[in-house]
Amino acid sequence: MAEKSLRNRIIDASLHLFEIQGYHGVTVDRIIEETSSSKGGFYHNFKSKDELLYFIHDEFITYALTKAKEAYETHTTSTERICTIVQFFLQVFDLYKSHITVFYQESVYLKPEYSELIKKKRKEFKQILFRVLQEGVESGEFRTELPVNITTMSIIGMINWTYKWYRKDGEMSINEITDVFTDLIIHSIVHEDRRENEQVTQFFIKNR
Amino acid sequence: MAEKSLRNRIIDASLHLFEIQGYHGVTVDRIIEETSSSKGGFYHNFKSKDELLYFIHDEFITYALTKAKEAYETHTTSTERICTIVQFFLQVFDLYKSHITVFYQESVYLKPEYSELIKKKRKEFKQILFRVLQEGVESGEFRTELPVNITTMSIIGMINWTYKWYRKDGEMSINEITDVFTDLIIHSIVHEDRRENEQVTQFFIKNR
DNA sequence: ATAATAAGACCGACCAGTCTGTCTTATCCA
DNA sequence: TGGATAAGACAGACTGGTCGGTCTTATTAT
Repeated sequence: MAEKSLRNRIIDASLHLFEIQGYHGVTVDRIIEETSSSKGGFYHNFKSKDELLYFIHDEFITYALTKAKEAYETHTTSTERICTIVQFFLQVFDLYKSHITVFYQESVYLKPEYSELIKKKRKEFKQILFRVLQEGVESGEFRTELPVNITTMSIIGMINWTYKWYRKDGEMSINEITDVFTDLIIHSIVHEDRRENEQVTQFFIKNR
Repeated sequence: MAEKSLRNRIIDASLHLFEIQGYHGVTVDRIIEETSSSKGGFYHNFKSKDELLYFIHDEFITYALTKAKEAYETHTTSTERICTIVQFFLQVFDLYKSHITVFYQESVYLKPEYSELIKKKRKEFKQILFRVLQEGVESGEFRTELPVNITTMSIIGMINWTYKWYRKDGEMSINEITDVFTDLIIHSIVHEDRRENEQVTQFFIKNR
């Protein structure tokens, strides 16, 4: 097996350290120590510590955005789409928890140039979710009395907050969490008479 | 009107600055400049910058905890209790948004001694919410198929996340948000046949 | 008088980023 | 084939600035 490049080792170590101690709680020297490398090695691979932070942000949001688009395109009903996005996003916690934590905790420290780039992609992501809900309301799948913007944010909130408490080795598996969250969301937004539990459940089991 | 003490002016300014730029993005000199005071004044009122951060954390969590206990004690059904807590917590955003932002963004930078103290109160708070849901399930008000721990976190998540997007001068008022969130939560956890919409709505209007 | 604050010089630690140099690998030419 | 050269990847000492915190002196209000 090919050894990991220093660049990747730096990213992995930073992710881990930033997650626990925060961007400003971790010095470049600490990262170097962790990767058994040197200042030279670090600055050979990254223009600055800020650029490293940006890279981590971008890697995650780019991935999330791609997956959300994919989920939108490969499904037809709003219920399926929302379920797929929720499902995907929670599954990602097992792979990208550090990225996500850094993303939501440290983005204030992004330099303005970087910040702009990230903001754009974030907005795009939110738009997709918003659109799914909007279309669901219009098609009659979802309860019409719900203001779409607030509902969107409530869903984003409950999912995103997971990074604050989820532990890979905790008592709740990501699959359990996914099932419960999906159930809660379905109950809160889908019309009662449109809620075909069997079907939704089936949909999930076969997609896991 | 009595002038604000320097201590309070420092807290207000820090809150505002920390919220926008993060704890490490704000220097003590910047706080002094903002409050038209001095190093002497600052260190007369606070042992250190860390202590100031702790104070902000404590002020908020103490308030939240008190209110949650109060909500628990002054109501009898789980539905009323959960609604009151949700309602209260969202209303607090108008008053304590900066506290909340600092609380959720900067707690990693608390010194260990301080961190322990805060953690205790946070845990207590979570326990109250957990207990309300647990009792609601036991009494048959809430859907029994829901695992209480995950549901608790989903509610905490959708509420807490609000600090990321809510703007006092935005298009959605905190009252609208409260109504929608309550509606979503009621639909997601309360048994369909137990859901007396009229009653819940009434309960809200009279309490606002 | 005493406490609260202002003013601001100064210290020392810390830390991002630089600079010079070394070692390895790839390329090219005779 | 082998010697010369260039390029990339890293090592590590060093620098320059920043920032939290101290200290001293002066001022104001109760």
